[in-house]
Amino acid sequence: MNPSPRDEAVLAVVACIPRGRLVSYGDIAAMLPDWACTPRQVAAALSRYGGGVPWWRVVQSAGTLAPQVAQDATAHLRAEGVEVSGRRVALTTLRWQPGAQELQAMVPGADRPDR
DNA sequence: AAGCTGACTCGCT
DNA sequence: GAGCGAGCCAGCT
Repeated sequence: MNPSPRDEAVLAVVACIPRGRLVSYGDIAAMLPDWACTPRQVAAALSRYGGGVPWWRVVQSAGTLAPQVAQDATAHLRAEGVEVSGRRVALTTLRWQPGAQELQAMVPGADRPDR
């Protein structure tokens, strides 16, 4: 099975998350309005094709790690300097928010002002 | 076609 | 903050 355009868009964004920074599934979904992207779709895309991107930088909106992958994620995050207490991380302070400009650069047509 | 599932969220308690 | 229920929607059986 090949990644759908939406999956590609999700992967492109995740691949651009700076080391040591975090984003939530919902954040990514909000960045891709034209892909009918929902938090669940983001999770699904990472689940299938996340092997090549830093998927551990994507956490739940509450700043907790997804239970299924919490252990791996914790190891990766700590390795790059992110503090993890239990299943929680400081999403509010480490959240990464790319500007519309950066968004355009990583995913063509991600943000459309004219509509 | 109908039903289930899931690396999610949000509003309420 | 933690627990619960309901909503969500593409993909699979």
